[in-house]
Amino acid sequence: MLSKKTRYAIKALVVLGKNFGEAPMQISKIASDEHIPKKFLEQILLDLRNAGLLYSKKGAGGGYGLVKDPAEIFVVQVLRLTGGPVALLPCVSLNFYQKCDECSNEATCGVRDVFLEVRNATLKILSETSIADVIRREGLLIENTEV
Amino acid sequence: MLSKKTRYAIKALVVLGKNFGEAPMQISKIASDEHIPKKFLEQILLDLRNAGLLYSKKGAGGGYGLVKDPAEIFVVQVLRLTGGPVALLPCVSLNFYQKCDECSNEATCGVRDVFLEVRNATLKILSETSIADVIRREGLLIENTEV
DNA sequence: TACAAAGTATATAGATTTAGTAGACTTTTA
DNA sequence: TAAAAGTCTACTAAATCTATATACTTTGTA
Repeated sequence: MLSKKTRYAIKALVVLGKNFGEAPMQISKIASDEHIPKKFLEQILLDLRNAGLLYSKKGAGGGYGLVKDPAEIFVVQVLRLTGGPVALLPCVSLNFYQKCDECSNEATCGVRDVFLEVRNATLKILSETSIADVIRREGLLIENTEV
Repeated sequence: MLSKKTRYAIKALVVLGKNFGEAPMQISKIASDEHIPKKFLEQILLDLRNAGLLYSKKGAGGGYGLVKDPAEIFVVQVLRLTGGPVALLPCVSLNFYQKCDECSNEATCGVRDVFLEVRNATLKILSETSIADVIRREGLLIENTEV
């Protein structure tokens, strides 16, 4: 399961993606629109800023905005920045690798092999899906709902 | 990430799968072979037994064994029995569904749509892979390692 | 029939992680 | 110069996970 942190981060980036090119958006606006605790969101946005995804502007009229086009930010990046490994086992994680302490031989572990396949499938989707894609899908879903 | 409980459960089923058709196997044997804390494993095997996957025999010469052929036990079942949802978001989980409390409209949520795709990909693999497959893969990996 | 082997059942402790809150500080604009 | 808005660090409360403890029941066999 994704952590709330990761979920909030994705949601915030989607909102900011829709706002791309406009004036920066305030934390409180994002927080209330998306029902995210404001103080928690502050920390998350700060992390995303420190990672270079967002710019920020202090003072009256300040706020946050995307540094890059939403089409160039991929969901997998957000997972990784907010600490969520993509893999279901530490021993198949690219960015959060850890040896399974109960496993005697990683190279011949059938369980690992299965979850390697799962990781690859997940990774493919999440590294091909950008924030812009998420926004686009939302549009398609709304169309389908209206019909 | 899968919990240790889930990982231990899969490992134990693989061991019992290799032993299928033979005399029941003792908890302590499985625990020491697979480096799993014995007392913890006891609880896990009990759960799997209560779920109908394992039979048990008390007393001297007792132990645990698979009720069904390892080809008929699928990895996804183990995840679910040991409390690990397959989905990365509660709102796309089939067996552990929960509404995302921050989400205003599930039907048109783009984030949900992406993670629905991820869940489907994961589910496909895990529901097509049996304990027998895990054992088979292990064999293939060993061959490749030896060459 | 008594004893040892082995599983059953429930409770609880300890550690870790997650989620959220608090508060004091800095920068910017009007 | 006051209000708006982000920055930074620390802390706490709750949940979950991992593991251990203890007492009990069943079964085989000497």
